[in-house]
Amino acid sequence: MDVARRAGVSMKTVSRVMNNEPSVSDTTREKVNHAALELNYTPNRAARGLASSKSFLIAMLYDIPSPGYTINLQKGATEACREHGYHLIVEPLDTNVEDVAKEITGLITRLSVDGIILAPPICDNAAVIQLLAKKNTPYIPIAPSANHGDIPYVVMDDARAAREMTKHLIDLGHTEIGFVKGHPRHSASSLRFQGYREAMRAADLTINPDWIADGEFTYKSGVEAGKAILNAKKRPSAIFASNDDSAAGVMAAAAALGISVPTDLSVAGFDDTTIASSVWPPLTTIRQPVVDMGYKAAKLLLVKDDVEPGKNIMQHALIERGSTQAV
Amino acid sequence: MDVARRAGVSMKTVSRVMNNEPSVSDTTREKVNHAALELNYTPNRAARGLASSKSFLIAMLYDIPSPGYTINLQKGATEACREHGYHLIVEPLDTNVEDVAKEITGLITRLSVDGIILAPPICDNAAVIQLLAKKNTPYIPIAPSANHGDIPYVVMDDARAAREMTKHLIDLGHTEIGFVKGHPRHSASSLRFQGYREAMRAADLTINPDWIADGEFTYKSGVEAGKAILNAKKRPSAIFASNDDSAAGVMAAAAALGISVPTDLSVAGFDDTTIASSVWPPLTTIRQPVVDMGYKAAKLLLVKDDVEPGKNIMQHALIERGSTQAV
DNA sequence: AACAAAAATGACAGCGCTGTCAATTAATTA
DNA sequence: TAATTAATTGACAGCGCTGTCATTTTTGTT
Repeated sequence: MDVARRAGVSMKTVSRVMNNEPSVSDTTREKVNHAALELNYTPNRAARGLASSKSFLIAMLYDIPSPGYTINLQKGATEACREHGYHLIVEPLDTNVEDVAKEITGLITRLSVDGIILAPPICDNAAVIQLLAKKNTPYIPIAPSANHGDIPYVVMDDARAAREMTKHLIDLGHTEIGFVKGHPRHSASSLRFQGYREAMRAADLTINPDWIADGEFTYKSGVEAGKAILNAKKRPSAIFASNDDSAAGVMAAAAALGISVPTDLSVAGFDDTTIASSVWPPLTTIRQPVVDMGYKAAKLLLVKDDVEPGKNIMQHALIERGSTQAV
Repeated sequence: MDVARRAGVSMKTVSRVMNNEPSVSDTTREKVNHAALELNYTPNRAARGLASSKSFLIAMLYDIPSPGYTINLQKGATEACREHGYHLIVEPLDTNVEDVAKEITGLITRLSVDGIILAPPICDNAAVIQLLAKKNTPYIPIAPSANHGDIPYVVMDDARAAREMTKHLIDLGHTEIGFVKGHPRHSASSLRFQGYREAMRAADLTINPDWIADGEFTYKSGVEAGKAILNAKKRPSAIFASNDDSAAGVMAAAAALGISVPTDLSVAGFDDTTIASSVWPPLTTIRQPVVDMGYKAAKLLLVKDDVEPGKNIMQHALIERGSTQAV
């Protein structure tokens, strides 16, 4: 053990310094750190793991639906891992397979990590929840709809974000604002619609039923909803869609009707997915705090002090781009 | 060691069976596997790693530009890892930071894995290549432009894919085909344009210069290119754009000009990114074999037999959707 | 049947660190 | 000043497996 010899202390003291244990004098701590730097010493993860029964790994389990979301979760989670000498393992799962429980059982059973982050929508999968309940590994679900008992979880406030976007349009001078709903079976849909209605009510603005259209979080449903709203007897000056794909569809419908965005119509989306900055003009939207959510989820696994059960709400951002303007 | 006792063999024989070593009789192998199954035995990764100086981990280093691409690389890589009892660690890097070499040096130096997959465009970053040249860890770059010496790499054939898409449009009866170029500083751009020209030449079709427009792989540049081409004296019956974003922009330009897709104009893209199936009608496009590339890269690291230097070409697919039709 | 070669199995040291407890040193209290 | 308590350091067994080499068993050849 070169570092111990170089610093003139025992191997155990080197271990204490490397693990930031308190019971080391400042003098000794400096000697060890200096020796470690000189020798480019990095503790051996396998040895640490074998001796301490820790893997120094956190796993992220995710399904495929939204690559941008998942990548940003990874970004936040790896950031937290780096602060603690941990690494993030990824495990893509396919819940569209017929025998999903069988596929997942082996994988989760063999998974030997110190914690698990469950991305949506995997976090609502009954088979996964059941397997994890039997496994002695702490996990953190992200934006779950399902009930996870006392387990802490990470989420954003959809209703509040929708309120803020609607208020933003109102502050731009819009009083006639349409809304494209989300997929009827996703919990975020009703929250976002609720936020829109609350903001309209708070501003004493009436909602024209001709300007509320059903949607399914898809571009195609956005095109249809946009056409329905823009072909009503009277047109709104702004449309707020429940996500970016359907907002892009509304923009396409407007273009097809010779309506200029944002000159004749302001369009706002939700999520800040890739399409929000791909289309032209780029979408004003709500950015989900995905990186923060990934970071927080990992932190909840890595820092065991002061962890309270229940929701950890991450702060979204309103991203103003070229698809909205004042009237 | 319960498994050894249960099977009536030594611990070393259990190890041989678990590692699929050849020098075990079939009878003994069965006894051990049976005992392992009964006891739900999983070898301890830390112990294996400490004793064998392997980590049973592969790292994927990636930058952020294309989430869908990265997620699909991960899917393929984790598939290969699972076949070999390995796990995939992810390490997002930010090469837009000023002192990128400094940020990366510590991370790569401390990275203790059995192999590294380098996603584009990180695989062309000089600082990263330099650091890895000094590190005794095998790595596989994916779709590199930079020269990596004798190191095997994984790639697709852009020119051939573009030839096939152009031929597909020709087989649909299109003889007047426009083309939107890619970003002038990306190596794929010239290859895709080359493929288009080769297919046109092979079919003895002339290329109208009014139907070749510059692009930058963006939706916005696609809108502009689409307008330029569709406002020419004579219109083509199909436009092939160098990627899906610019193809979506061409579609928006067509809609604004009252041109119906695919009835009046067929539009084809390249990449099969998320936007290809988000827009309406969904894009006919070339699907990059990204999952296969991730799988192959990991396999090249995990299976040491028969690895030849040089390129491993993965087979793309032509994905026919609603944006093209016969004339 | 005897011998040689190949295949299969087992013994054991040790990989690099941590948990546990003992020993030593320093600080506090009476 | 002596006794007690707290802080610091070190000794050491052992975590669960693999590499190396010795031993045993099986197979092939003469």
